[in-house]
Order: sequence, then C-alpha cells, then structure tokens
Amino acid sequence: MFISTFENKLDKKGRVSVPATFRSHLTNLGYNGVVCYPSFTNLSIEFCAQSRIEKIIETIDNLNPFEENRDIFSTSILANSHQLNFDTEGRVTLTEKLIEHTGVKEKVLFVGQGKTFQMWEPSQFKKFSDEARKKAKSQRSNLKWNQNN
Amino acid sequence: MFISTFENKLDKKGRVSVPATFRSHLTNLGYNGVVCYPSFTNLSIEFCAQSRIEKIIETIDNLNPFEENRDIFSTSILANSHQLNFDTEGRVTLTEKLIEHTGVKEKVLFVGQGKTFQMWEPSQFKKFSDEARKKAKSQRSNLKWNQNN
DNA sequence: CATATAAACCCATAATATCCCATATAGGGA
DNA sequence: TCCCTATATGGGATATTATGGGTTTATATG
Repeated sequence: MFISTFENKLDKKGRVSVPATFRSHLTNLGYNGVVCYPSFTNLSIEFCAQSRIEKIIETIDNLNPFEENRDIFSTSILANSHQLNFDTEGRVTLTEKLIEHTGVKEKVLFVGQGKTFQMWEPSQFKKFSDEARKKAKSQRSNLKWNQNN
Repeated sequence: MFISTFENKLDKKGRVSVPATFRSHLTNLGYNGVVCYPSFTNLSIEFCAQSRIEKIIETIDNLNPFEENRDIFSTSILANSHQLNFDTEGRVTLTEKLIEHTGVKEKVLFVGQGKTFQMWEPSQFKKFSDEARKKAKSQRSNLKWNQNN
C-alpha cells in the first residue's frame, strides 16, 4: 500500500529517488520497477505495479477485436505508459514527456494513493489539493461505504 | 507486454531497430523475430508474437467452412502477414508493402498495445491518437474490469 | 550453373542508460 | 550524546542501444 507524501530531488541526469517505502512495496510484489502514465484529468503522473497494467491489458484484450473502444483505450493508455526500472540506488530516470506533463523542475512530490501513487510538481499539487479539500467539504456526506469496512 | 512508444529511423536498406524492450519480450517468449500484418482499420502495421498468430489461425480454422468471415479473416490477415526476423543488431527489414501501407519515410514510430504493438508514420499516429484521446475521455467509464484491480 | 538480387552477418561509432562508488543527512538505539 | 544504519544524492565508469555501412551468404531465375 502506498501512503504519505515525499519530496525528492530531480538530478541533472533526470533521475529521482522513489521513496523507500513505495519501492519496498513494489519489490515485495516481485518488481524491480514501476509502470507509470500521465493522468487523463490532471497534471500528475500515475504510478502502479506492473500487475495492474497487465489487468488493464487483459480487459482490453477481451474486448471484441474490432470494437472501436479497443484501439481507443490501448492507444490512450498503453502508448503513453512507461516501464521505469530502479537503478541500484532505487532511482528512476524520467522521460522528457513525463517531465513536460507535470512541469517538474527540481523538486518532485510523490503522493501515496493506496494501490497507486502519483508524482507532482509540488506547487501544482498544492493547487490541486486545496481545490480537492474544498470539494470534499461540500460533499462529505456523499462518500458512502459498505458495512464491512 | 508491450507499452510506451519509441521513434526509430528507417535506414536506406529498409532496416529499422525494434525497440529493445519489445525485442526482449519476444526473445523471452522464445522468438528471434516477430509477425506483422497491415491493419485493416487504420494506417498502421500490427506486430505480435508468432503464438498469437497461431491462435488466430486456430480461431479461423474453427469457423464454419461456409461462414463468410472465414475467408475475410484468412485473406485479410493471414495472406498479408509477414515473419520478420531480427538481425544481429535487433533490426528488421520492412517490405515495400509495409512501407506503402503506413507511408513511413525516415521516422518510424513503434506504439505498444499490450499484447501487440504497432508501427506508424509519426504524423499519422498523432492524428489517430488525438482522436482516440478525445473519445477515451468521453467513454472512460465504459472500460470495465474486474473487482481486484 | 552463372549471375543478379536480396538477405544476413560483421564491425564501427555515437548516444544513452545503467552500474558503481563516494558522500551527505536524518533517525534510532545503546 | 554518539555511533550505526538506511536513505537520498552526486558524478565518473561501464554497458547497452541505435545506427551506418561494408562484406558475405542465400535465393531465384534464365
């Protein structure tokens, strides 16, 4: 599980340390890297374990081969996904596209989201989270959950 | 699995490097090459492991002999399929038909699609992908997958 | 068979990614 | 408090990848 937030530094080779707790969760699952893709809805990059992407692939693969959605989803998700492997120090190197999408410069914010985590340019995340907090306040009662939580 | 996109160069002998990550997935499956055929819905070439084509052949073979789809599939896919082997540097040489179908000139874009990948002329892919992204946004909720994601 | 044509092999190089080691920093425990 | 360990960071060394082009081998065709 990925929780908490960490701010790390992007070096001039484009590398950044993945927070140790996030990394250890992924290595426990048997992966020496992580899969990521630009968010559809905001300026973050979404990170998840390879198994999650594999499930998405299965789902897409089970669609009718000539269904239009098939191409739409695989192109918009899989084509923009990247497999980033950890180096011996637990860092990943970000591609130009990932840097562009988030606008990160020197500081990189990692934000735990349970089964996934995100990467943000710190000030962009602040904007986003202030906004989210406002919305949560007004809609608190709408968050329902089932009995066995 | 095939994810991400890579832009490589077609040399004057008609060779192009298959992205290393795609190649290593195929060699892991025991293949020193890849099977491809022109898409019949767009301007890309579809690439997949030999095992996938074998599965398609099975499927076609199980169709009713008088089913119209039988001829359609076998003619449009199998007749136009090519086995392309990697040279010692991991390149394949494209046939004239493959080049024609895509319209590639100097740059070749490889696009991961999970269990397959595609080859595009870069500007054609951009057109296609812009369109796909628009549609994905409006139909995101239609992609359903099972509980344990 | 001989030859034209295309395919595969081999080597060289530049760019990039990865490894490896060195240092800094913070937190925990004796 | 002080040391030990884990983590984060910086940068040189090494390996991998993509690309170009010459040479050899295979294939087809008359």
